[in-house]
Amino acid sequence: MLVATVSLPVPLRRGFDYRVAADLAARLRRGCRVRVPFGGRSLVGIVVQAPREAPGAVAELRDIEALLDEEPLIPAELLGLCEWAADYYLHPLGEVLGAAMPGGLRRGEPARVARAECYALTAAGRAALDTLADSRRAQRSLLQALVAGPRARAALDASAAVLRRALDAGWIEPSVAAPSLPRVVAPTPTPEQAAALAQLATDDAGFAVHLLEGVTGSGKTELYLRRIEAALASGRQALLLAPEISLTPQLEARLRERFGDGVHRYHSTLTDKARAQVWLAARDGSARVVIGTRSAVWLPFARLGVIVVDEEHDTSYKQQDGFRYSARDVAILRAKRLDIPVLLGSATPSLESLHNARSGRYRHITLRRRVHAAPPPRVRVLDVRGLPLDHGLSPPLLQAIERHLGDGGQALLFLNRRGYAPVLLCHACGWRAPCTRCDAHLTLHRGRNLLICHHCGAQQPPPRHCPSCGSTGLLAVGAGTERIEQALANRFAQYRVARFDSDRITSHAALERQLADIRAGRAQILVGTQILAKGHDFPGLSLVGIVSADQALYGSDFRAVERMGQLVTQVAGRAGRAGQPGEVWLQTHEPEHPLLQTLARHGYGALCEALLAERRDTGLPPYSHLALLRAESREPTLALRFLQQVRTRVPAGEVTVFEPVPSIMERRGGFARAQLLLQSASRAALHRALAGVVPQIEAWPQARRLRWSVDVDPYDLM
DNA sequence: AGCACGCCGACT
DNA sequence: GTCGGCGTGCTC
Repeated sequence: MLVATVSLPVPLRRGFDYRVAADLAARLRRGCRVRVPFGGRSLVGIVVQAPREAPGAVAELRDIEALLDEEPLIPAELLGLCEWAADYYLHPLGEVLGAAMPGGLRRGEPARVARAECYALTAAGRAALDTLADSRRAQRSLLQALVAGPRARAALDASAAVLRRALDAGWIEPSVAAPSLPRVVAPTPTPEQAAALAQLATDDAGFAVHLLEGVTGSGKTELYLRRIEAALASGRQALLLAPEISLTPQLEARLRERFGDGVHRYHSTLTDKARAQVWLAARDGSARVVIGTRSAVWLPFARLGVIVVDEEHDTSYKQQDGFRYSARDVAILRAKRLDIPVLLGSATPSLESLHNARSGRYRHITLRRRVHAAPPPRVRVLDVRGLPLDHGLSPPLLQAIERHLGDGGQALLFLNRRGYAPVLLCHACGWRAPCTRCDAHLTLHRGRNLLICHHCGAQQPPPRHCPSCGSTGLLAVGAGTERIEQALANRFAQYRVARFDSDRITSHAALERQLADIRAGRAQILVGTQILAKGHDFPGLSLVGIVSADQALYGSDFRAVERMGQLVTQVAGRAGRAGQPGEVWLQTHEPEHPLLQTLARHGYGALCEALLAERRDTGLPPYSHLALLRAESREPTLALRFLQQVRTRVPAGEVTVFEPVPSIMERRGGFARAQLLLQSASRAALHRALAGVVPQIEAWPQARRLRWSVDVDPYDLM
């Protein structure tokens, strides 16, 4: 009898064997999708072991219902990568494969490549461009995009409805060929770029990791493009990973002007159908360049020739729930398996990457010069102890803002906290509005007039009286972006304030509108969160204020200072215009803190030196490897007790197994959470320990009474 | 994760 | 007398 092994989208770390009819056996290859009966339902799985003669008694097996692909949908290379990742992250292969496929294909829809649609401008369309009202922005930009010639549907940034309307109006028509020729000639590299290119080219053949460290504006993107160009020239494809492409349209625009319509984007806000088309285009080789977020690292490229990871330090590369992989790390491993180069780019590389560069595992290339030669900003630590704070802003900072605005500059205030105030406090009795499901306070949002929990999303209208003592003296304590925005709007009434946070920026269009206001000088003050640290250029910006640098300094997370250094440096990199150095002010209650001083006086590189020394002394990554076993349950103490039992089963050896502890915020979303930390200088030993204990836990009946998960190389220990 | 099977409370 | 609560057990 013939038997094939199938991987299924269930949280079980093993494959399932099915009986195969003789006539099906030859067509059933590794990587094909099949429909199989499983328990009481029917599931789509991937064949991981082709049919073979079963050795012993196999009476209990069920039959495969249907073969869904004549050609394996998952190419051998991708399947191998998924198997590696399932093993490395101790995650069920079926769920890893699920992460590697867009929804439709995962559910068993046929892998049909839609006819590559192209559109061309008609004479009527050309005429319409002159007469069309400005308000019809979507139509205008569609027609504008076609002026130079026909374009592929995928390259047009137009919704189905917009396209339909233009077709109906007779402005555009389906066309046969789309040009995929570069529209822009590559600029001549600066001497520094040329030197970097020479360095990159020396080991053009085969696997190598290059860490490209360069401040904002130093021309990293041009090096990415050259590297991609080289891959395309040898008939290969290129993958560019970026943290959030909806927030950084410039990068995609640069790719497109250089590589034309062979550029595709892949990210989670595309529809399943659109994702499937890009996925299949990567697979058949017609997508020459893909720019994508985290999940794009799993695309089934036919001939991948290079991977670029932009902003390699960015935390969004690490998936924070379910299958907790790092797209940067998977990219490096994939490149190694394919024997192709990887380029990691950042103005503020992670300590891991710097460490690897230093130890010789990565080649380190540094770009020091800004192409448009604005000198680096000057950073000052502002001691706010004892100063009267106006909604979190000190008089010296307010004066600096006034000065810069008066000189025609723009000011940016950075604060990593949304909302109006993080705490609503009763001045009479000390009651503070709590979240009922988390160990946290509710954040007051004035705009929506709601108290919102930033950890579980719970919301409620703010009370008028204190629920505890009835007093009406409720105070908003602390400052978020809404409050800073309002304080600045009141104080500088003659200027306009633009707020950038996820409450205000809910769409690409909203972001573009506000960015346009800033660039055109219609708004002069920017207030916002992380969003402002991500690659936007503000040519008129002369002052950056970090509202508080303190949180990271007494944070309990070992990466907090590294992250602050990256954030401050990234935000600071936005300052400086027309040859004038920008100014960066850091408000703090701990002005003497050595790490803060190091950052302010000597910059990010020096901060990393200090942090690396600290990590070495404490044996933290990158000088050791970590894994976290997390557990959560509704019953308050169950998770912790469970992990205590797990601990006794971790095989001893070169691995330190800490006492399980309640998570920093123990109660979240109604669950009590706990974690067990494993640490080892040896990656192999850590993996052996996990591989020893995880299957045991899975087979454990009591493990079914709570939620548990493994996090290899955890990003934070929360 | 589903989805079954399996024993105890308020309803047509 | 039944519908259904979700505990626990299994899925080739």
